[in-house]
Amino acid sequence: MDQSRAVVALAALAQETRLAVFRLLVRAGPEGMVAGSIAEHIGVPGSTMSHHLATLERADLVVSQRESRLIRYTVNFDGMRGLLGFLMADCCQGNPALCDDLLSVPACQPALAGADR
Amino acid sequence: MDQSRAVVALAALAQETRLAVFRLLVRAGPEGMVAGSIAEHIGVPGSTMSHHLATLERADLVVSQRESRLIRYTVNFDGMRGLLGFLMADCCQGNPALCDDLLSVPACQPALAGADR
DNA sequence: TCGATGTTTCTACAAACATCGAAATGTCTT
DNA sequence: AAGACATTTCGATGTTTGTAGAAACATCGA
Repeated sequence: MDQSRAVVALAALAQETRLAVFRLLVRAGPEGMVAGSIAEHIGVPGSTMSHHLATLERADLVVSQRESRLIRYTVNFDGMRGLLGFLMADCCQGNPALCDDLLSVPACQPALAGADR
Repeated sequence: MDQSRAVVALAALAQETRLAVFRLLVRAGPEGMVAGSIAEHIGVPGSTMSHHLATLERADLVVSQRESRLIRYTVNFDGMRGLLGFLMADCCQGNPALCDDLLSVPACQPALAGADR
């Protein structure tokens, strides 16, 4: 992961529709979802969704696999880990004691009850 | 953290100069850096840097504090944690067993030896 | 091979954004 | 109060991006 790849990945996520798609696929897990189903779920035309999915794939945040007529998209957790690691590299001058628990992200936990926070 | 706040934060990071600034501040840790020093370090005019720092601050990714003539910027780790948590909420249908170690981000670790990866 | 279904490419345009010089604002020293 | 220093706001310009309809492409079932 280098700086410009990270910018591509962040830009891919920095858009309402694509962020919604990404989070939908995060929730879907390894099974992923097919393109048409994603478009329907989010509520945008197929051409628009195709464009967004291509952007996410170019950013290495999702991967696609053809299943006869359908194309199934799943989150690329490796790509995601690369991005997060890049963002936090050498945190606090490489001294974890200064900030390690600040990043105890509740990965894979249900969202907190109530609001989306 | 809601969807549109997350988009604002991701958009703030999805830009070469701002991403470089953010990572610089991540490395700087709690001490942060003053605006002029950041601009000099990155190599952009003060007016441009001011614009970018304001964007990062609006996104809750950094905080600023005036010190007489200088303005010191530091990473807002709380804001960052909120963003990462939002991205990964309900990962794999809330079943950590499916993906938990996929997100074992080496937070606060030195970047891997060699290239920026 | 034909028609149906699912997805992508093409195209065009409006809206949002990055950049940086100049001027304005805030703060310190004397 | 004046001048120096640090930073922000303003203004103008060129570039990038999101959107979605129409057409093209790929795959399947009959």
